[in-house]
Amino acid sequence: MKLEAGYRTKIKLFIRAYSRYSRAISFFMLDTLGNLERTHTCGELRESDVGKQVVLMGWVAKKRDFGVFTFIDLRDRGGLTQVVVSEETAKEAHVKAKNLRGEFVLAVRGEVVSRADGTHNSKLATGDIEVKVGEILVLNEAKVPPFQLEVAGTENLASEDTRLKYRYLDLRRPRLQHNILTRAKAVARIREYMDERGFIEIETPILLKSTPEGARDFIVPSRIHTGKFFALPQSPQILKQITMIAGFDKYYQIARCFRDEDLRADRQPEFTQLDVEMSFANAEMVYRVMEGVFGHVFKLINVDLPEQWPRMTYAEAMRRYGSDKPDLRFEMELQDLSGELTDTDFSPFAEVLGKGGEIKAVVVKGKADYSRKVLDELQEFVKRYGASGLAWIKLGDETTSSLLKVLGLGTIERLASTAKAEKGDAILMVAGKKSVVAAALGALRNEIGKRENSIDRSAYRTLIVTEFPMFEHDEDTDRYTAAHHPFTSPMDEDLELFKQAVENDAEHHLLGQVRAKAYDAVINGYECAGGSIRIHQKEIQALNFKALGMSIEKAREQFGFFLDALEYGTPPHGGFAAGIERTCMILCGTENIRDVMAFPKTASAQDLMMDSPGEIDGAQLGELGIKVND
RNA sequence: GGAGUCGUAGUUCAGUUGGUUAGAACGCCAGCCUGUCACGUUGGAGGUCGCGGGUUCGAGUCCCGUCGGCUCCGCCA
Repeated sequence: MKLEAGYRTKIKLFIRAYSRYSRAISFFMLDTLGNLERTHTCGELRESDVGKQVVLMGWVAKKRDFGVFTFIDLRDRGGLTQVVVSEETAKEAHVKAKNLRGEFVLAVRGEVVSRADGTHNSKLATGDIEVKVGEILVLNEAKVPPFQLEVAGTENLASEDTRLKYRYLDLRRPRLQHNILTRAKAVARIREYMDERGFIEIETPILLKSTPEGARDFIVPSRIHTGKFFALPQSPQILKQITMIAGFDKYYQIARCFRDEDLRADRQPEFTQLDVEMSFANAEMVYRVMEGVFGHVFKLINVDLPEQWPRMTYAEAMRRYGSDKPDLRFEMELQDLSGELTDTDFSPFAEVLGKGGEIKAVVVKGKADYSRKVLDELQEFVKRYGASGLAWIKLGDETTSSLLKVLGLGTIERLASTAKAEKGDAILMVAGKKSVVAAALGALRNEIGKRENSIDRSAYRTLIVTEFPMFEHDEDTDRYTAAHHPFTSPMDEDLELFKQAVENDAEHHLLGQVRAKAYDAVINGYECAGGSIRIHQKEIQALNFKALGMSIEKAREQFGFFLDALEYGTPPHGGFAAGIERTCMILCGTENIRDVMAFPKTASAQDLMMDSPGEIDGAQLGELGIKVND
């Protein structure tokens, strides 16, 4: 037994050594490119090119060996072309072809020939022709890839961590090539549009100063100023406003932004924004630029967005859809049942209404046959958003409901009618605090839209959401924080209310009612852009800092330079920032931000290819005066 | 910080109530093959069942912990 095992090991070692040897041999057999130039990409040859002598270069996508001749699917970013190598007509090339493997890099020289009847491939853009090869140059070989690039469909793709580790291989897949290309084109169109309309591209620093509000900063230590730190921009907000004070009038930038927060399917720690600011602009003027630039970009995928997008106030969006970024590709609006239940003696509902909460519902068309299992799943779903439960009514052959015993059939039927439900429908109800009801039902609406396939995948529904609240109430600290950012202007109509709330402590809670000149651009349920008209007068800015509980001294410490700048003739101004990745996700029809970034990070904010973040040298730390705790 | 889910061959997955030597497909290696394009065909190699502990006569399977991927909540002015 032992002897045999030892023998096997020896054989294995021999084979390993031999294969290394033969690899070394084959290295010396590689061809050189020399002065050879390619004449076409692998995606462009057609019937009309038949007879041409061509040179293609690319990667071996697939090899099909038939003994006396061999087919190779050659791939580059242009597409795929079938090349044929015959032993009879190209002896040397044929020997080389037999030894090829996936992802070897080739140059092939040959003649474009029409395919014989019955051998055309309609799945391939180049499927009417093939290249009859006279010469093959093996420009480089490739190890066997750790996963298969060419698989039918996307179901059998290797797991994402494997693909992220070998991102350069994953990026060779036509799908990702297409996405990255689309992104490049989208950015090019953005520059084209902004440039034509007189916007000036201005770069702002990446090394900034940390500010306490907002997202967590990424921090960069300063070597020259030991113990001091730069922060990477969460967005170039203040700097773009300063370009307005500096008189540039119309600014834009394709700006990289950094936020040290947890990731999501549509959120990465670094991402790119189209950042825009305009002087002497009102909100409508900003909307027109948003509509225009998105319209221009969506022509890339042959979609005509409306010239003027529908407008909806934040309050209306929350009331009707439970979301400030409603997906308008399907209906299913929230129905308010609070009115029907004001006099209910069912204590959970009475209690909710007594505390100023509400009871709302969504109607799921034709789903009176929802099973107990599905309803349980949906209940678990809404609980994630803080809902205490999910009540249901099913208008089947008979009307059933989780509330039948406590409310009685009469009330149930009245609720169904108020909710505008019809026979065959299911009604799903959530009771609770307004914010919880909106969050739970808003999310449930999207979930059911997906589940029931009621989203029109070919539709692109746009919306501008206006009149966002100026402040958000933080329940833990009982403080008001800026809903957008601390330079956002209140609405003119709410200015008096704002002053009153700031100046009288007793009326501080009125801050919750102040609306801002803040807005979002929404496409298909994604917040693609957001912005505001800014405060340009120092008195209002001072009021705002006070509202946020920030002393003048503190504000000066944080934003002194900006407050100074505001005092030197600041024009009224406003703007927006659009998420490049989210926009490209919609353009590319993907729900994952990693599909539109060349080198994304994992959900735990790591780069699996370069294995970042990494540790640094003790000496490097010493130079920066930094000590890392264990 | 919390929840869900997944982790078995290079890859995608199957693996029954805990029970003999852990399977399939693709890929890989070696042949054969004159029209394939998911080529076909013959043969072959390939496994730390993520990792660590525990229960048990016996663990891929059960329990605890841990690491990693993905998704969600919190977070993201």
